[in-house]
Amino acid sequence: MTARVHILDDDADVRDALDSLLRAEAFEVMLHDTHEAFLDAYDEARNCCLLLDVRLGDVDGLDVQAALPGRGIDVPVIVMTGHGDVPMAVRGMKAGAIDFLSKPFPDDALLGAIDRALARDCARLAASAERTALQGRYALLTPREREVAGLVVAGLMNKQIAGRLGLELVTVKIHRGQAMRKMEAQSLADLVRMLERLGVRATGISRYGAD
Amino acid sequence: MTARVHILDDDADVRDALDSLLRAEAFEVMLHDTHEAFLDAYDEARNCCLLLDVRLGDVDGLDVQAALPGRGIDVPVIVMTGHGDVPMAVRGMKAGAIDFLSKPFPDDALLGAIDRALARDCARLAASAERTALQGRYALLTPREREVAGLVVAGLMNKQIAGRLGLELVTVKIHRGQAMRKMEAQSLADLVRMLERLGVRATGISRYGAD
DNA sequence: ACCGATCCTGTACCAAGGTATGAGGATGCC
DNA sequence: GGCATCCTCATACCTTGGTACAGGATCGGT
Repeated sequence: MTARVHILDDDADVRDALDSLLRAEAFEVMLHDTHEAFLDAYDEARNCCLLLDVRLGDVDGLDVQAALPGRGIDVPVIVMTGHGDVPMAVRGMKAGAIDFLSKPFPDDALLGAIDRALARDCARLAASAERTALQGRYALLTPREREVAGLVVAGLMNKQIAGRLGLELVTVKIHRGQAMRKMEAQSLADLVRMLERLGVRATGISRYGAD
Repeated sequence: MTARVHILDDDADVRDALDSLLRAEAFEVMLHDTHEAFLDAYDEARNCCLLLDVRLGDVDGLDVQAALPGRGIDVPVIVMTGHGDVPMAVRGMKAGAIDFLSKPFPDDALLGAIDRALARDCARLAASAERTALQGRYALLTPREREVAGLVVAGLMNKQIAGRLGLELVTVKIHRGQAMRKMEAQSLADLVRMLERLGVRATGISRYGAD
């Protein structure tokens, strides 16, 4: 699957020019003239980036950029502008833009920025895929199993877990074993890393160690 | 201990003006007119940030900024400039600057940037302190203990470790116990997180799991 | 030559983890 | 009602982990 480049610009001539350039580079290009069009077309499952013009009719492209995180969209943005100034560039870069290009810019500058943008998005995809797989397995755990797993990862011994939850030792062992199987953890160390990555924290456990 | 603000500017008038402003805000201020002076004064143990002018006599302030990581210095930089343009701002921000201010700028803009810079440096200090403590304890381990600990964290059972290292089971247990004591790990989960944070990876172990 | 650190091993014992079998109660869904 | 899931427990057995005690070997520094 080829990487995709979204172009959001209100000038049709600019869109067409970029379209030609990027198609020649074997990118899949999607052209948009409004931010709504981009939002509709955006697919978080695809390796992509956004080429964003600051001026979109009455809308400020940097406002569009700033609104992306609020919508849960983490696409790498490359900002373009015809009449940019320093504060504008700083704002765009602070908001996490990969680059801020003033028109006219050489093709190489754009292509280099796109490469970096797609590389970052590729990292996002990899992290997201792994996290999704973990969450899928974690979802299979029953509430009790999650509870026990959390305490295990917090460093408590089965006996302590049993005491804290008011259970018999065997019961804890069973839940623990189930959790290991469902999470497909080959070892306790595995489980620790998995729950770490999922951000699971047992309730009422201080920093590090047991009690 | 009050936070420290380094000012690196070749214009004495600018330095004095900033000095007055920041002292009034209860910052500890250090003035420098060359990058060597700053490098000498920089103390990574202190909560600080750098206010950097782009023009330093014959030296480019952005070159100075770019050279900091190579020297292992991770100080938050706020770039100032009298005659900045967009490419300059983009370069500074890409290099990780907290902000890029064009003179003249309002005091509030600077103070806000300094707040953000010091907050980031504070996070660096906290992370560094924890990491240093861990490294100190890890340094107490003998080579063999490190080896065993790495395999333990990789998820291998003592028996497997013994086989792989050509040792008896007891020996592995002893090294393991020593490692736990020296690292002050209250549980295996602890040890996993500690070595994770230290970036310790056992040699020849694939992704996750044992073998 | 002596000391200390490191590394390795044997034996023995106890604590903890893990599994299997069997079973009872509670809940919720079709 | 029948069924599945979840939670719980009892008993029994085996594996693994952890430690204490005792000893031997090597190596580098004093």
